Amino acid sequence: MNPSLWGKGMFTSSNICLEDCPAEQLSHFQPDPAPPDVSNVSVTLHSDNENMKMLPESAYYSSSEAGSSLIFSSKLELNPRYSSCDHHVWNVNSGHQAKRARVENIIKGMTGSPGMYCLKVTTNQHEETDCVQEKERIQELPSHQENTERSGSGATSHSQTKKKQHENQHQRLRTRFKNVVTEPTDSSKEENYPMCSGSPDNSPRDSYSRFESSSNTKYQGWKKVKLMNYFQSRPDRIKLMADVLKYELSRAVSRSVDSIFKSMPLLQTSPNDNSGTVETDVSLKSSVCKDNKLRLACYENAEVQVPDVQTEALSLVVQKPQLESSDNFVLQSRLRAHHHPKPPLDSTVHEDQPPEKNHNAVHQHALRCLQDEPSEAAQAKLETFDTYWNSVKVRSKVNSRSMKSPQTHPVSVDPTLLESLCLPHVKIESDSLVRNKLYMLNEGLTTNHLKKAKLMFFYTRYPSSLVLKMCFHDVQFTRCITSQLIKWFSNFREFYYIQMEKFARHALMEGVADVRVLTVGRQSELFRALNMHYNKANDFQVPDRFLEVAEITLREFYIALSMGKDRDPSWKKAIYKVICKLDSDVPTEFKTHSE
DNA sequence: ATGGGTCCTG
DNA sequence: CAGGACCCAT
Repeated sequence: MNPSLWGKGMFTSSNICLEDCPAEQLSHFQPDPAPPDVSNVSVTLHSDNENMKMLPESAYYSSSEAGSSLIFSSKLELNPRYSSCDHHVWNVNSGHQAKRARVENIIKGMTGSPGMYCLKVTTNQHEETDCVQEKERIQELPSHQENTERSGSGATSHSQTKKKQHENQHQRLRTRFKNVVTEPTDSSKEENYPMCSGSPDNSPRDSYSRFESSSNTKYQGWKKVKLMNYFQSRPDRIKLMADVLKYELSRAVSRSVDSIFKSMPLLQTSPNDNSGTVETDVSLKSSVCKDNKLRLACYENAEVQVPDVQTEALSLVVQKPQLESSDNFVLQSRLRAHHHPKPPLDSTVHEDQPPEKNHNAVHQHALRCLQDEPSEAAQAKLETFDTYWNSVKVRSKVNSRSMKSPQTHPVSVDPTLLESLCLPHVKIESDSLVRNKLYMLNEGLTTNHLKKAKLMFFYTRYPSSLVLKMCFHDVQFTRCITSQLIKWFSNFREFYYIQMEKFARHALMEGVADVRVLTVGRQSELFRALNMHYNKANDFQVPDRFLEVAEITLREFYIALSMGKDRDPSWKKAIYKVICKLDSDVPTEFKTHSE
């Protein structure tokens, strides 16, 4: 991890570019070596030091306009460890995903078909115990039901009764489940069991469909009429049972899968694999690993587990990497793009650590990176860092779009939770509801994709479809997705050009006579407006090239307006034509994470 | 016809 | 930011 390298690359790029620019010239406004007095220009007058150097307009229109970004990109590539980092994360999460997928698959298979309860539970019992228990249940349940019904008026007693009843059921089912686990299946006895007996086909679906049909036409084809009747008249009881079973089964399966993972020494790779650099990565990613049992998967070889563990359920989480890559991207962009590294902004990244601990760690990291700076500057940056960190702790803003998933789960999603779910380090123990939400997010573009798109805008205003596909490789590109992304950038441009026009008009009104006065620095109002829009959290170091392009755009607008071109309804098109040529290459880590 | 773009509106 | 109307190039 070497954010300082990144940061230095960022901050030197613009000068290099501009100094190397050939002396082409802007058609109408020749540069003047001595900038005029601009003290009364309030629009875009730079007050920052970074852009004090007056630049020849020719630079903006030169063929080396991508120079800055090229340098920028090359700096990025100097640090290939990031990609392997991503790989680590993905491997880790792949392992977890695989595990979870398996559990998920199993649970889903059961929850999806209520008939399964019948088979899984009742067919796997020994006849004796089951018959006894079955009788007990038949005798027991109605009384509970009566209690429930009678106490319906009192909310407290009602809930208590229900709770007790639930506990009883729970206990019973727990016992039964133990039997399921400990005793081998004896299908020869299943015909004696009420729920499934008489069924010529033991497949869950068929059993269930029969069960269903019997709900409509009572006693049809079923031998244990009374029992069925009992269940038919009490669908909520069945539901309760189903829920309890669901819960128990999922817990048991999760536990057993976990124990398998825990007890497999082969999954742990030799610590020798951790050379210095890798170790840095691992330690840095330690927050990824929820605990020791997961930490073992943090090592490189963890990837080999993925295909071996379980593949059949992977389709459920096949889009998981997209979330991770997006989120990793956000995180890394922050880490890399900062001259003075800011903390991993997503508090959820380190949800498994105490905030203070993270704070300290990041703080120290910041200190290390700042150590070669003048202490005053370092102090100032640390202060801003602290301020920033405090703001980060309470930040949880999620666009509504990501919640508009057209999926079947009409659950309301807490934005904070949602954001945490977007991150790779989702608690393994999260319940199925949470997991469902997670899967929902994979259906389309998420808020993180939007964030990423906005950051991309700093490099490219007119991304091609190919670039979009490369940068959003984690999204399944449908026509809809593509057009949505295109629409996003269209909207970005719209805002961008509106701002440009606004500030250009303002400058004109202010009586700015010379286009060279119009500059876009990091402290300028215009940049602040743009930055607020595309980089609201201000956690991304906007490339200098963007400032240059913004300046060119502003000047183009100013020139056009000053020439009265806006009388032509399509006067902006000429500007668009100029600006679209100023796109830079998107840095590599915006694209695929694969090495 | 399709894709990609702007403009306008909510 | 999305939807729709409209334009334009392929």
